[in-house]
Amino acid sequence: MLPVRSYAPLAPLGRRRRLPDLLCSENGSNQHHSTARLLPRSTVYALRLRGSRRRGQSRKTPAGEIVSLIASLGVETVPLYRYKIVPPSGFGEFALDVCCAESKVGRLFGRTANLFESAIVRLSKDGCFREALESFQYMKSLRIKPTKFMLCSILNSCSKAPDIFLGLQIHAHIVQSGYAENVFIGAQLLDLYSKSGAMEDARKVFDCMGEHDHVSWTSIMSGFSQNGCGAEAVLSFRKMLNTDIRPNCHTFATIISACKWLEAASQVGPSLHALVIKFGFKPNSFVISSLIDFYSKHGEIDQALELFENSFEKDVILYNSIMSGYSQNMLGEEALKLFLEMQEKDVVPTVFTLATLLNCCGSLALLQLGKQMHSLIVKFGWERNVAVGGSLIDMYSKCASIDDACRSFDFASERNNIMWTSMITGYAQNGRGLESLKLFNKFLEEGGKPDNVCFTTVLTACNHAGLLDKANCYFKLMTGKYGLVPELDQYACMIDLYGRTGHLREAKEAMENMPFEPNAVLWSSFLGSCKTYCETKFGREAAMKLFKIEPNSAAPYITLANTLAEVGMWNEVAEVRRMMKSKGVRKGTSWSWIEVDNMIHVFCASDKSHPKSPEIYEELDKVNVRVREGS
DNA sequence: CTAGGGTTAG
Repeated sequence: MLPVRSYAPLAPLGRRRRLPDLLCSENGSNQHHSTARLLPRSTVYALRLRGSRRRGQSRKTPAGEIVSLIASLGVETVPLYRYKIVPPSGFGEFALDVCCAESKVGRLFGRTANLFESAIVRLSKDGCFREALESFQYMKSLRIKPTKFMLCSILNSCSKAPDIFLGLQIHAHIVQSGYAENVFIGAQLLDLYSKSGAMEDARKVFDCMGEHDHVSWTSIMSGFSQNGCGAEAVLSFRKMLNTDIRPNCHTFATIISACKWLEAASQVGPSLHALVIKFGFKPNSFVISSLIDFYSKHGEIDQALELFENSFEKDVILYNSIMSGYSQNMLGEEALKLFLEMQEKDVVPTVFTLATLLNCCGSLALLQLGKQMHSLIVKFGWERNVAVGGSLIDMYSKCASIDDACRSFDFASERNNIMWTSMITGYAQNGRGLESLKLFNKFLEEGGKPDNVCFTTVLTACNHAGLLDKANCYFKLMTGKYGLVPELDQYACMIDLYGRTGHLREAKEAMENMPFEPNAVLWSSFLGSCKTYCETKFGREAAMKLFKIEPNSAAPYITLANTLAEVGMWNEVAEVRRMMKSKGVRKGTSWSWIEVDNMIHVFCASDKSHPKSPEIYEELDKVNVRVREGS
């Protein structure tokens, strides 16, 4: 069975160039037209074959059509005579057809493999990974031995399709045919394993490679980075610096983006930035963009902006990263302004641009603008893209337009983890906890593999609906069947839920037994639950922790005082008040307002530059005016 | 005689 049945539309063939005699010079006698000699006889034969069987009525080989076809292939067909056709983009299927035709004629020489190679390389370069893999399988069924270039390209398709099983088979084949030490193939294998999360195997491949070049170093670092192993990535980078191999732009882009996983990121990032400058090469937009990304993730949006402003050529990658930086730092409006600037400067947006903009629309709850972006996406023909689909769902559910989110979800032809998670989150955020859980179960039924973020959402949904038993089940499912290591977020969710449902002892135990140090948010939520259930003993402990973690916050004092007041322990309440006063903790660290003589005075207590705030405090102490927490 | 790695969404 031929893997490709129908032709991609072969038009436009452009203006038909008349080259009739080219095809006739099979003996190579026509010296005037060099192209003619470059066409292999078998290929011409294949083309003829193709022409003749195309339509029943036109038996007489539409030579003109074939000629224009060849002509439309352009200059790149020149090396055809060496069987080195890398046809122009979009001609993968056509090239494959030539191969199939040739193999049908019975010319199963070694060079047929070369023809297949070019077809497969083209298909994989054009992003037709599945087609490339099918062609490879077909070629194998003809018992044609793959070339090493083809293996390289097919491994690339394996990691992008993705088809890990075929990848494993090919790896076996590679070991058999002794290509295992080839650096190109090694880099692809590394990529395959690290993209499928098998870092141990990737590491083995790396260790087994005969020699390493800068690409294999970069690949292993990128693998570590993609799998969240920032420390290993940095370690590899240091090892690399000890060799003769010098890092280049790719290396820096990778290692800078690996920084986000590190505890000590805020120190490593700037020193890598310094190293980029020290190495003295002109950083390209990928390097700058990963730096922008780094700085904006650490809240240093000014640094990021400076990098952006100082860049000579602002391409779409730089725009994307600074816009995403703005969006992460709650500066959505700035991002939207930049989009206008982009359009003025004729910078063509990509799917990432639109995904980022949708994110801004979502966090600013700008439904109308979001819808405009949606129409733009339709116009560009990107509505089926998974990244855009995920952002659409997110935008609509943040704008409380859950039906639209649903529509986007249903419309998607392919759904990845993020789309499912977005939709599940969407339901949960819009108060539809049960539907959220229903969808999650459907996700599991369809064989989805939820990750930590997904489970956090599910547990949050359980939390809002007060479903402790369900949450327990899901938590077990997460650690058991799906083998995930719970993060602080998931523990926090469970502990919060235990607290809310009055299981304070379990909450306390969970906090003590989890492998993380409970943070202020966790203690505050626990303290809140203690207040609800009038649990003074635990409440006091929680408050004591909070006094240490957040010495300037008045909230724990007040909650503790309220808890004690609830059960009538007035002496203890007074003690808390005294403690608060002696430590100089003041109520209202955020915006507050007071009423004096029917006038409302608004001030920010923590804002020392505000001239009025100390005076207002003095005033407050004198007249004992009621203070209300502002927002 | 060709080939490989880098920015992004929950």
